[in-house]
Amino acid sequence: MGGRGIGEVLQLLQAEFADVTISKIRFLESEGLVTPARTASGYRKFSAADLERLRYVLTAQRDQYLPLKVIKEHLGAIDRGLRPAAAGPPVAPSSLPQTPGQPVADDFGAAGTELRLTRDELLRAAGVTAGLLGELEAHGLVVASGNHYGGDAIVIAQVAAELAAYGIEPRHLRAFRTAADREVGLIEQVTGPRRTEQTGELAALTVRLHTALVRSRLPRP
Amino acid sequence: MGGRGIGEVLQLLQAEFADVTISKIRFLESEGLVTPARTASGYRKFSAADLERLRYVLTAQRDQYLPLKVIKEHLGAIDRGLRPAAAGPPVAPSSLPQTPGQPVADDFGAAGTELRLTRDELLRAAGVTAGLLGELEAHGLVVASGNHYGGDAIVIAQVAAELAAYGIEPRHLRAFRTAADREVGLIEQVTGPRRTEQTGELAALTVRLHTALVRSRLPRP
DNA sequence: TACCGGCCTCAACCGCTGGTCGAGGGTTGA
DNA sequence: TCAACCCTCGACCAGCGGTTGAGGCCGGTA
Repeated sequence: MGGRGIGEVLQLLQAEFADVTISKIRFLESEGLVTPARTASGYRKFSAADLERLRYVLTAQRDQYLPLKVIKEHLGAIDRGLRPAAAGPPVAPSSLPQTPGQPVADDFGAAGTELRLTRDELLRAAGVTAGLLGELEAHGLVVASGNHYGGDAIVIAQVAAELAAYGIEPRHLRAFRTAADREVGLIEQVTGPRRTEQTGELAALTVRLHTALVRSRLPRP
Repeated sequence: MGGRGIGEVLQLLQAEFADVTISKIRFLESEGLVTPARTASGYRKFSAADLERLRYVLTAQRDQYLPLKVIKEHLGAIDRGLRPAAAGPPVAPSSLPQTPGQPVADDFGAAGTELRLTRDELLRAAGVTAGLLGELEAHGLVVASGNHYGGDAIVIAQVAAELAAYGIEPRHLRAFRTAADREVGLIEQVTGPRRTEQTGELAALTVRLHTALVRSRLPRP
């Protein structure tokens, strides 16, 4: 019951993961992905839970190509009880474009400094007419904060322009606005009105859900 | 309709992907991920399809952390009319619950053979309990057609499980279902009830709109 | 005509990730 | 006491995903 030595752990894992080595296990510890106990003399002792954790890490690396940083966040989330501990290995996400994949904070997070565009800059960047933008604002799809617009406004305007080519006009898009509002409302019920670590994670999840639902309801090919 | 220059493409993409640069786009070409046409004098000309491809690449990178090598394989699979398989290069060991194949596709367009899962397969693939699935069905989020489920059901179930960890339960998700239904309804008003070329294009657009709207309404970081 | 911004190629360079390797030394148990 | 095992620490490394800059060609315009 004292746990296993690192050599023994290596044996166990090598059956499943060909490229694991002792130095790699030590490296993973140094990166904070496992924290085995130590004997009085400093030897690592791995519990069954530590082994599970290692398996999780190696699986996520091999099958999903996740960077260690991200795997570490996932493990952290599990530790904080955000996910049933019984849950198996991480699962491959859908590979849709436009779909945020893993529940990781900075999917929807502040990757860089947020754009701040004037109205003219927005019009030029999105390549739309002032008329279209006016309509979008009238229906609450694009909102200026102060006298500037964020980067998402570009995407919204571009997409609206493309949809207009199909005969779908801004007024048909009001439902999207309310759906988005409700979605954000739900997220804020959990995280509170300030932005937290979880905000981005949750947004990624709900958007993924939305996408999958739309797909599933589309006429079958 | 001659396609866009690289500078214009940059503008379009930067709205969505903050860290794209000209040199990155050229790099992606050098790696064989896009192959824009060229003018007589050697200038790159990007078609709409090239743009879609770039979006796919950038999304996969940002949201799923996939290495370019893998993204390239996926694109290749799409080109050959297949759906990209999500699992990695070498061998899948027996320890993992085997996902029958991923519910993935390039965009909403490509017709391939749709997954057909039995209830048990779905439960194993998504790693959720029968109880959760039952709830999801009760609220209309997952629907069996006949006695099988589509690949999207896996994603829906997985996401629902993650949301449950935040205290968000299936009954809180009904609004997502109606929003998705409305969205599909709108699409079908344009394309008719049968699936056409446009169906996928429109779905990609509306989902993009939805995502941008949610992003824009989230509390600022 | 000259100019200037946009685009081209190619090669060199770079920072980060994810480790490996080896020296030098303690621990364990037969 | 010896072999096998384990420890730390610092140096090193390869590959990925680009960036940078030199040198030069387009193409609109004044």
